Amino acid sequence: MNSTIQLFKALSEEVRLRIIGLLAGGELCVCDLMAVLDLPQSTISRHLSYLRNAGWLAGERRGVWMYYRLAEDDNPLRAELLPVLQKQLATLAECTRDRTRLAEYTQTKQEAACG
Amino acid sequence: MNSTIQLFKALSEEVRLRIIGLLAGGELCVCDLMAVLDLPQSTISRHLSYLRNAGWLAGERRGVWMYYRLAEDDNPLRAELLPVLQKQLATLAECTRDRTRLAEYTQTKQEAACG
DNA sequence: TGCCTATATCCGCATATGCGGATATAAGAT
DNA sequence: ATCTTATATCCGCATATGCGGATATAGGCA
Repeated sequence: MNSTIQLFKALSEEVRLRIIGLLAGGELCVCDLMAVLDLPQSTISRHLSYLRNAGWLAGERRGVWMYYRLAEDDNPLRAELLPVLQKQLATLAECTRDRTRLAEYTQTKQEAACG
Repeated sequence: MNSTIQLFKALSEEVRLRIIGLLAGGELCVCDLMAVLDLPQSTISRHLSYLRNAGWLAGERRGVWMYYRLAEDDNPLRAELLPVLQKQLATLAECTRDRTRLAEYTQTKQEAACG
């Protein structure tokens, strides 16, 4: 019961939904998320930690850079929720805006950033 | 965005999940829920109110009795979430126990109660 | 109208959760 | 070892959320 609650609780917050919406397009680095979401590093990290602990994300360190992606389908509930969720997020204005910003950011990304 | 959050937030609590699990089997009265869940009336009513406001339930008064059922499929996200949710709730021990209790309660229901 | 029953809502309390700046930790270079 | 950069975690604060008893509201009957 509790893991079910945690899965839904993770989805009960705007920043976390926007993070999932962005990662639905593929793996990203914390610095990417910071730039696109325009939020402080600590806020981003807190939410990433929450999503990872709830089972939604997997993280991987490459040097000083930390990448996150949607977790593998090892949880039946999450596997079924994800397509439903992605479909919904695709309709939300905030997520649409985020994707546009990500595309722009990727084009103009500074040499100093990851990648 | 906010209605999406509210839909998920409604599912982020045990009593509310258990209520949905019970109502998945068909309409019930508040007194039924009180008996099966073994919780005070105010607790039940609070959660029913929350679920109704989030769009999950519809209520109907018949005399002094208040019946609740799962809301009609007028929300695309909820319509897609519901089968996923029901499938998951069917696997949870707490919900299985609730259904057994409901069956027993229905058999032994007092004349004084609704119905 | 008064009384009774069912139930929604209020209220005080305790705990949970979100924020962001500060700091700890990890990685890499010199 | 020291310094720099990236990021996880801590911490104090403000707000949200859950609890259940008390009370307000709704419905029915005499």
